[in-house]
Amino acid sequence: MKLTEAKQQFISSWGAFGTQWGIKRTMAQIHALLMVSAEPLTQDDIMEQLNVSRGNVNMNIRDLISWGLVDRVVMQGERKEYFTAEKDTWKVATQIIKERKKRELDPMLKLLSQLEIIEGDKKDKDVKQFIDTVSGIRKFGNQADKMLEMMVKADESWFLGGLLKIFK
Amino acid sequence: MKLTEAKQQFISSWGAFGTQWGIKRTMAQIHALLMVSAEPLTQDDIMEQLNVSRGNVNMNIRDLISWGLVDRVVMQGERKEYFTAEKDTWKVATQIIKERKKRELDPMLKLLSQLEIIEGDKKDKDVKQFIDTVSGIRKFGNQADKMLEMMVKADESWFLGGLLKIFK
DNA sequence: CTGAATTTTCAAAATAAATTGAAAACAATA
DNA sequence: TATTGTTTTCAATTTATTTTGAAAATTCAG
Repeated sequence: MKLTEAKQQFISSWGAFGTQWGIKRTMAQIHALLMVSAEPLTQDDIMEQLNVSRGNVNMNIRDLISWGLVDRVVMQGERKEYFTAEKDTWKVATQIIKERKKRELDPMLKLLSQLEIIEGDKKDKDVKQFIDTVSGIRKFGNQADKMLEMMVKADESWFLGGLLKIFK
Repeated sequence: MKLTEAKQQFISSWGAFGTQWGIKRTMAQIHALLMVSAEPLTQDDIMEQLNVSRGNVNMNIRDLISWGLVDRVVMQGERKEYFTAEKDTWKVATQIIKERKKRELDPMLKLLSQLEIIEGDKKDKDVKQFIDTVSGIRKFGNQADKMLEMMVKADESWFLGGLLKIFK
């Protein structure tokens, strides 16, 4: 397979993969493009390579920056802004975990702990089922939260090498 | 807070949470409703409680069954079908992991390993960056795959109790 | 300050995704 | 087998999301 074709397929698949996880297709594609690009790109480069509008690129780039996955790069003597993506997969993954945890998991756990405090007879089977379900999810979520917290603080070699020992 | 209100809020939040992860709002809401319901429900019960159409309920119930999260229940002497959800959070979580792994992660890893085999000078910086990125993601993905594989085989007490020791 | 290059914004348009509802298929009963 | 209750299907519709593109704002050089 030729590089151009492989790039194309990678970008397109990464976009499709992203949508399955609630990430906008174009955002995922821009991210993919920057990850496989050796040099930083301008908005125009991205527009051209992905065939999307200027506004679209601009907004999604800003999102990617807010996710901590893309950085602005100043090229000496150049007027235009350049953009580059973090290439280290471990850093990318932990960054995504960190952000989704902050934006989604933490608020959800906060809500669940509030929902557990409900009026009514704890002997009533509907009340009991509600509390059991919600507290079960909350406990699991809290444990997952702790695990992810430690994961983002750990380093890659732990993940690649040490993890297997856990399961013996 | 009253049970009815809490249920309402749980279902609505679970639906919103789901959409952020690429799950249809109604599917997530049906799942939420069944998880907090002590008794199995019929399609009509669900239609009424969530204010959605028969077709919608039917399709999403089938999806939930295919995800292994909901079961048909035969109520003796009843003509209608009843549905119930797995209530054990650990089982729910591992089931979702198992399915998403099978449907999304595994095919992605398969694709990535194919994309690594590209023609061209490995000294070329674009070729090198492409291979490095793709193989970095693939290696990480494979490790995550292994970890999840073991997780779904482990049991809940391991997760709740034993996991912390890992990080010492 | 002026003007050209560049970035940002956002209402409108296009696209994609989810939902409806009625007809068809199916299942159980008599 | 005919009737009735129930489930399933899917084309049409509605709703939600994403994208566009042109105008406004910003930035920089002279």
